[in-house]
Amino acid sequence: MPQELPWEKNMRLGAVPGASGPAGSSAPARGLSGATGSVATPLFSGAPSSAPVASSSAAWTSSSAVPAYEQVPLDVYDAPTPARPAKPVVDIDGLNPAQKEAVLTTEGPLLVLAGAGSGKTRVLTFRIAHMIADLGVRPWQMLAITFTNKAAAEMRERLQALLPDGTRGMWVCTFHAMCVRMLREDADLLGYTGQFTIYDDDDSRRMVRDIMQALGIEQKQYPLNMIRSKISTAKNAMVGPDEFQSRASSPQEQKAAQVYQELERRLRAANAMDFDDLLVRTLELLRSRPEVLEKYQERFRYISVDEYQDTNHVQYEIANLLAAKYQNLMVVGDDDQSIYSWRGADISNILDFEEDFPRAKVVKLEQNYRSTGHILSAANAVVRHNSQRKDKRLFTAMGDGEKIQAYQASDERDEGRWIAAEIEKLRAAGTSYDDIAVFYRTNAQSRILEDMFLRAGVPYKIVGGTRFFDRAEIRDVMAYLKMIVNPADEMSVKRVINTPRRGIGSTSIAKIEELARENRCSFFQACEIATAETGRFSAKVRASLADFVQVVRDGRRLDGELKNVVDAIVDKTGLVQAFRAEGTMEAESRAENIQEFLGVAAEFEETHDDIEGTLESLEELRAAGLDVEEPLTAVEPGLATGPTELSRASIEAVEIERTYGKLACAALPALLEWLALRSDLDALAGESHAITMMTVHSAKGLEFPAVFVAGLEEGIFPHVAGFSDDPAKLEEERRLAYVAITRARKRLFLTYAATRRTYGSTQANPRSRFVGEIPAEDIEFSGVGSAGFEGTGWEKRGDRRGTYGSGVGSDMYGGNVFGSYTRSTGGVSRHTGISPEAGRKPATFGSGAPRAARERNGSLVERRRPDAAKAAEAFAVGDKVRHKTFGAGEVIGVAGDMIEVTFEKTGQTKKLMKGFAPIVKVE
DNA sequence: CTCCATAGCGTTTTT
DNA sequence: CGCTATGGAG
Repeated sequence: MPQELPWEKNMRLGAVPGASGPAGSSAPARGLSGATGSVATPLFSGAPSSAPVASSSAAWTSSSAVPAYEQVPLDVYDAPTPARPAKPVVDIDGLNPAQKEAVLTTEGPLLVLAGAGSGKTRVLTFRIAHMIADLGVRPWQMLAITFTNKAAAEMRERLQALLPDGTRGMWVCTFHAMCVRMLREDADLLGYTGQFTIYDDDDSRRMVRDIMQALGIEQKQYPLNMIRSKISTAKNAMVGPDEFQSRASSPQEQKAAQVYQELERRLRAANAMDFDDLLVRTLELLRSRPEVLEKYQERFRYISVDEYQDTNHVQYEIANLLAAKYQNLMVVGDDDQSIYSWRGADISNILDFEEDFPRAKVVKLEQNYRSTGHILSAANAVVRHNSQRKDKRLFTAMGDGEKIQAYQASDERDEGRWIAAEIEKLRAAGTSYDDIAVFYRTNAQSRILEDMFLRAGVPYKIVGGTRFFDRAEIRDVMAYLKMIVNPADEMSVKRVINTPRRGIGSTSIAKIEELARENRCSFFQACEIATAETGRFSAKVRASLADFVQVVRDGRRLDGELKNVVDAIVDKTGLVQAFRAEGTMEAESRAENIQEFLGVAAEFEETHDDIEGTLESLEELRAAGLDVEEPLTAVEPGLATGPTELSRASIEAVEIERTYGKLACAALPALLEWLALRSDLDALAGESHAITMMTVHSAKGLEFPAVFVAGLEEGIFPHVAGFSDDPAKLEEERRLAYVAITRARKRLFLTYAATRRTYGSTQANPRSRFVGEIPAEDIEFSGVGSAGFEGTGWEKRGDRRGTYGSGVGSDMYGGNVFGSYTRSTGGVSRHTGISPEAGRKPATFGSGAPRAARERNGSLVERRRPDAAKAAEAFAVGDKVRHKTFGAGEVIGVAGDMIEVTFEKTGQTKKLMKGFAPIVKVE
């Protein structure tokens, strides 16, 4: 059963002799910065930073041989230098032996296998802080890669707290942010310009759709997503369009290859990269340009990668390349938390690590500091059902704590109500809303929960899901901005050429495309040419196009405060005017959203020095007055080596600047980049006095004192798409469950519903197998199925719910017994399969099934209706209201018991029920 | 070219 | 069920 476990095997490898990197490698050997209160004088200038030093770890414990100048505190800012304590700045006494070992292993390859809640972020930050504060490594030699922007921000924050003397020059970012930064600098070597546009998923989808249309490929026969995923797979395997074409075996692959070819061509022509490209091109850059690779290898002597189990092959290659020279690569991961294989993440990266770095030291962190006993035991038990994993057991020194509460709801609304009630109980017992989270498998589930919380008056915030920046009007504004920054960006131009309506329809667009082909120019330039083409275009169209083109000409010239620039551009586009003219509520709210976007721009300008802004080049650091020493190996600045190919994109870029002038507002591209790489996860604010709702995926890396996991039903979690075909996917679902469980510190609640409405029809899903995998001593059951097990249960439930069976056998069924009625037959279809797989087909009821007259938890609703009296008052359009969660808002529509309200803070529109929503009229 | 209706679709997770 | 893409009428 236990297979070869590299995890174990590597423990022996720690002491393999060998210094770090090639001979003559020069890890900077600055000793303890023990000097106190000395005045910093920049003595580094020009001096080689370090004499070559054998980099066995012993070298780091001795500071005696360190030249005096090395001990000067490094004060990158002009503020008075605080006195440094003589002992290590970073206090590692509070760490356990394994953590200490990881922190103190600063040289050479290091693999940290960090179980959930084992303090890995602490180890990561302490290790970096230790190196900088105690060992004299310069911040700009440090590269720390994380999986999300949020994790990067958090890490940066923690480091700043640990290192008051400054962390400037350190790159703490996601893979994607790092790649963008590198590509911006040297894009010309790849045939792009530094101003390249980033196509998000939607842009790229639309482009593929356009291409398929142009090539006459039927979406019915070749689904868009299938084509896209084939292309993505090829890209990530570094297989170019031509190679892919020659390898294509199936007709699907043939078509995909055609699309791939054209996609590549268009992306290049548009000077645009999609998310895959960001990684793939960076790897291409590093591979094809030794001087670029060397530049970064020399700079980033110490690299760490968090969430290593979630890196895909290209990311893995990039990390390995960057670390190849000095071999100071630390990777942190946990195979049990690998939940992104669908995105190309490859657990085998962890396995391969030792092959690439045979000297790798391996440290295991197995003590969990997060969860209490029952929770940890449950997590261990569940994940042990996976066969493809390295065996390990997390332990905790905390007590058993509370048992896990499992609740079977009658339906998804009951589930939401129950969770809301439990939240209020926790709250009454002193738990803050901020300490409570509700997780679900799919975003679609959030809706009902939201609805129920709204009624119960539980304040919540949702992380992820549909985002402000995904709104059509916001994307329109962004497309205008993108177009101004990069007029070659075909998708953006096409998106807004007729938004607002300018009378330029598909016929005109086809004609412009034709013009572009004839003149071998970009679509945008063809628009310009068209304004003079009296023969082909009507006067009206020509005038419209002239206006349109003028947006770019004027837009590029604008400078000043970013908000004002964006405002002026928006004004030129006529978007807001068009909405206002429409006069409908919806249009009004869209106009307001645009207004809010201006606020985002303003905020960005004030605070944008968070992530991307901190990725400075050595030149920039030097220019800022930092004493960045010259690299030992001469790397010509500006990449003198190698010919610079003049690609079509660069030619076009030169052309654009000549025609439309230089882009005046430098903050504009910065804003766009920030928007392209940000996710709503990043917006997860601190205290807001609200519970947090998110998908399990989003929850990775977070922890909460109290956690609810909703929808633990077969088909939902594990999701249907996850286990029908192959067991590996089921295992990933199980890891996902493991992640969910291990987010909880003290309280864990699992819920599942006997029936659930999905897409109009009701289905009865058996309880998730994952619940059954939790040892009985760790969990307590309640709810519909808990009273009479073994048969009587569902009869009662059937009764209570009217005619229809719940689809749940007994609570002890463990997935083995499953009975249900279906409406169409009216009969019973009873499955008594022995294997968990048998009889797992959910029964689908007709959507017309009569609803139970009385809802089970009706009393709850009654109790939680303090606002009922006020709510009875009539609402009218235009009323100002205040909502317990959403704050101030305005009624924009009334229909029966429902009112529609837009909220100022979020800009979102919600449909609320008069009698239930915790909402009052303000005036 | 724009608007409207209807059919048809997809609904896992995210940088 | 809710959204969007598509097709036909004005």
